Amino acid sequence: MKRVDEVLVSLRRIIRATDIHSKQLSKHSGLTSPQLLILMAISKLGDVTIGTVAKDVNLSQATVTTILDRLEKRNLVRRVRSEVDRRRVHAQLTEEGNKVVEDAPSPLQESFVEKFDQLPEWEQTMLLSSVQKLAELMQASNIDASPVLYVGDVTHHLTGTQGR
Amino acid sequence: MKRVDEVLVSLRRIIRATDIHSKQLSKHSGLTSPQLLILMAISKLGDVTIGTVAKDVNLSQATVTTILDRLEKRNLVRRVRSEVDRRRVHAQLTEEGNKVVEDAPSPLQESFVEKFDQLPEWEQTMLLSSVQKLAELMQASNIDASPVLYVGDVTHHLTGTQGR
DNA sequence: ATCTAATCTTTAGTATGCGAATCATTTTAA
DNA sequence: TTAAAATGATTCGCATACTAAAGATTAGAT
Repeated sequence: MKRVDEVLVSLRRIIRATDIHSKQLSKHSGLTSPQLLILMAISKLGDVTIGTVAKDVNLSQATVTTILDRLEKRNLVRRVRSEVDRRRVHAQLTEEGNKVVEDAPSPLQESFVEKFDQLPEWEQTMLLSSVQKLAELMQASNIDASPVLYVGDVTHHLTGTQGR
Repeated sequence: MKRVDEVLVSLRRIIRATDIHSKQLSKHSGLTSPQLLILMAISKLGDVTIGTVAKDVNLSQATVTTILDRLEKRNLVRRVRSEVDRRRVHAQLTEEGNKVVEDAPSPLQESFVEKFDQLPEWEQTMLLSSVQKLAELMQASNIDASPVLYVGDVTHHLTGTQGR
């Protein structure tokens, strides 16, 4: 098995692990990772617009909107339309939202954090720079792959349900 | 910002990048990454049951079922109920499915692969071992975190819509 | 002043992905 | 032999997540 394939296998494992953790978190605390992440971002940034939150948590605006819908329904977050620029919508934590954020655990594996913190410093540094490098490579790949149509005729075999 | 948090930020970037790539792939080839992954698994394993496929691609059976629904609708895959044990369902590639698999690009970023391959060997090795280490840490965290209820009272603040 | 382009958010549509519940079937045990 | 347990797949309900397009509003240019 090639090295690059092994990297991808590990990445898939990591992605799955975070997903499974999110489900566990939700069972215990009632909130999933992205929900918590967004709450924490709002708490950190104060009275922010939805777009800013999206950038901060690295999710698309549309995704943040739907997650905010759920958080608003639970009274953890309030939406306030800006007076200055009425296109903007600000998100604020409610009283309850504040409490939840204070009591909440890390949105990502707490025991992972512990384990990581126990590693020697050189290893932490190495892991961090590795994962940063990978993220960078992938992001760059996405960007310069987008205009290239590297598959020609696969679509021919399909029924065409894909078209919008 | 703590190192561990930066790791998690990078992981989120990676997760997003793979997702975006999957969408791009689907636009060009009509198939998303998981769909391609499952097709390739079936091609590799031959006449397999759904459960075996699920294990091989590291996804839940339920997920594989829904993806197979889509693949079957497009005539890339056939389902055949086993004669020996009628609980089992075998998945087979159709003629078209075979063609698609042959023509298909890597289900994961092709240009990422290129970029990765161009790195010096020591760096490839380092990246691989880093990501493996992280995957291991996360998986271990999931396992030994599951019985621990590390959040006590967050649920109190919620409306209780969560219960099934 | 008004038309146009840009900006911000939401909506619509599609695809993952999971656990839990359900259904059909097979195996095991009484 | 037949009732109970286990197994394999599907269905259901929910939550992400994306892009594209629509809606609303503002800013800029003529």
